[in-house]
Amino acid sequence: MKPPVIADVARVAGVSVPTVSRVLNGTVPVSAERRERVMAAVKKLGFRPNGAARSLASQAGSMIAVFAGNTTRYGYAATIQGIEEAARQAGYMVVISVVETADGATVERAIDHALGQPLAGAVVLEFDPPGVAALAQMPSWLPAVAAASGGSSDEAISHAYMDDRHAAIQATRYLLDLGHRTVHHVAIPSMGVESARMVGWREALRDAGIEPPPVIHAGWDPLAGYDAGVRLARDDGATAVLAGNDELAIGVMKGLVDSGRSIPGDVSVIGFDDHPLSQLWVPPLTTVRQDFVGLGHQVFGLLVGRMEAGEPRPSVRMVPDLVVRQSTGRPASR
Amino acid sequence: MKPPVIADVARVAGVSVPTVSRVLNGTVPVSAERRERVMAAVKKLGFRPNGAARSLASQAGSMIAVFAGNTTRYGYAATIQGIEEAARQAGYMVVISVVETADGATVERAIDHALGQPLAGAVVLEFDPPGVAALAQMPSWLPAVAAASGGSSDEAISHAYMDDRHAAIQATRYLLDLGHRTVHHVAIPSMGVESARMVGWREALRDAGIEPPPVIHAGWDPLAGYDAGVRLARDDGATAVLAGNDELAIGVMKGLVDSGRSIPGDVSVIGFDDHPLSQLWVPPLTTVRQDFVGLGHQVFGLLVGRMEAGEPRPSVRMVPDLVVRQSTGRPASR
DNA sequence: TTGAAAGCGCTAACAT
DNA sequence: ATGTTAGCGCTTTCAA
Repeated sequence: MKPPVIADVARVAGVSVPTVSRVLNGTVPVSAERRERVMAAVKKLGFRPNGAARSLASQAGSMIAVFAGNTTRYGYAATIQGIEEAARQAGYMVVISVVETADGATVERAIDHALGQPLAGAVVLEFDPPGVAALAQMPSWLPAVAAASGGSSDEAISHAYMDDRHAAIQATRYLLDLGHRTVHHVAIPSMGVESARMVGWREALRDAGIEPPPVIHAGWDPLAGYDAGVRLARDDGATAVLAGNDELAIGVMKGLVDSGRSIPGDVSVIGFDDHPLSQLWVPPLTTVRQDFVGLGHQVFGLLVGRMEAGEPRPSVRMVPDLVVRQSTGRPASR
Repeated sequence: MKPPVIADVARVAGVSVPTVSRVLNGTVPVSAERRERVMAAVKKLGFRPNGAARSLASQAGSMIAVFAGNTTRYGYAATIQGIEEAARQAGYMVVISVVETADGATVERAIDHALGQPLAGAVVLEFDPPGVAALAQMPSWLPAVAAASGGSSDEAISHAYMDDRHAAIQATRYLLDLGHRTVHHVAIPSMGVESARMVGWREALRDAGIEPPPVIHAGWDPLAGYDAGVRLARDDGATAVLAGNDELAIGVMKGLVDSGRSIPGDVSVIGFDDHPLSQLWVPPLTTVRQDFVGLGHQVFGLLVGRMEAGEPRPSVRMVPDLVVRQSTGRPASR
């Protein structure tokens, strides 16, 4: 059986179609008596307005598209959760648009597809190259904002961002202050340019008059961190490591431990994100906590502003903080 | 500036509106020459069809709603990823509908909201009480399927499911065969009835003539697992634990270790899911691997069948397998 | 093969 | 406060 339409409700309630619409939307006053009748008819028929028709007639979208390179990794998933929560509360639905690579055709296909829906706006997760590419190709007529880590590639679009550069500086300095001679960096895949985490790490080292050791590039997979840990274990001078994220840090620690190094006895490790499992690790991981859910809320707020005002809002900066646990300590004196 | 509409394309190409539609949809043959003109106009104007209008006119949805109690936990996120991949390939967009509680009003709000969109179908993640409730309230006219763990509450709807009961039996037997006198169970929140994981665990124990010890109920949070681990450490007879999932297992192990027990020396622990970090734990966690992404693919396949045929398809059973790593061993002889 | 005409279900502008 | 009249942008008859 087919879902009832507004005309059915009007007939059952004995009123005109627009009256039903008015009751449903509450924009224009309707007499209490008719409102009752309409409500009763709606309930009786189990009527739900057709979103497509509504969007078409009102020229207003009811959905927010989220463009993301990934949906399952911790930072991504948590940010999307934040966006979804805020959107739901504001009455929008979230459609997920995964952009697998930064390849032009892939990005265009994803955008094309999403724009086919009645969108009110879009938020792009500018955490990786696909995100950057998607942002670059967003049509100008669609209200869009970005959630970023460490700054945005497109200053014309307002964004909420984690100040990862700042956080990396803090973390690196913390390690240096503990007495470590230098700090190694195991990097997450870069966004085309260098990640803010890497930039901050290098800056802190240079400020301290230390020439940064070569970066160890890893993928997103924790196992890549493991390999990095094994490599690091061969270098006696490596007593401190700043990993690009917690998954990598956990892999690094495991690689180090399997190679006979102890943590934090021989090597100190700091991660990024404060993954839910980080505190349960042995030893509990010192990390830079990032409030991704909050980032999601913030970026949605930006989008609402953009949709209503039409004007780009100033960007929002979020400051991650260092959570000191037991994976860091003074270097062994030799 | 506003996006161009189909009439603009028709004007530029010098053809009628329906002709443009025909070229775009490729349903009816159009002369090569006109097709060229239309394509050129589309490209020139950067035209993209309006999905709302399309859905309204064709009476066909272009989106798949995914109802889930959660989006960030491993099993959920991975299943959603699988659904999204399959849906994208088939030309559908995925809208996420988070159902926070099983409370009637919450579920109804979520469904109402989602049904406002031009949906082609829905898949509900029947992993928890909100999922069960959502499934129960789905309107019959919407093609719907379910992804479940251990069986479905609604046999009228086709579902893809992980045979968790079977897997729990395997895991429990494995522990028993190792020589453990009994196996304790730290449970994830139940779906109203008991989880299949719990049922299987109990069944295996009874089959072996062992009266199941009291279940330790934990939440979803790994920290709840920690508390369970601490409690278990006080019981000298507890030498083997089957945890409801890997996050809980990791918490349990940490609680056990912090209470002075060694793993697998004093206590063996098995988890569920094969979380990406499980293999990196110290010791690497023995667990029941679940192919959630595959589950997502399967359940989407079911939905396609349901949308096309209208007939419910037979359900799909997926068999998780036990991955033996180093968190399990023979009990210490005393 | 193509165009003209008629909706899809709803909201908005215009009357009353 | 309410009904009548027009569309929103597209697909789908129906003729030609």
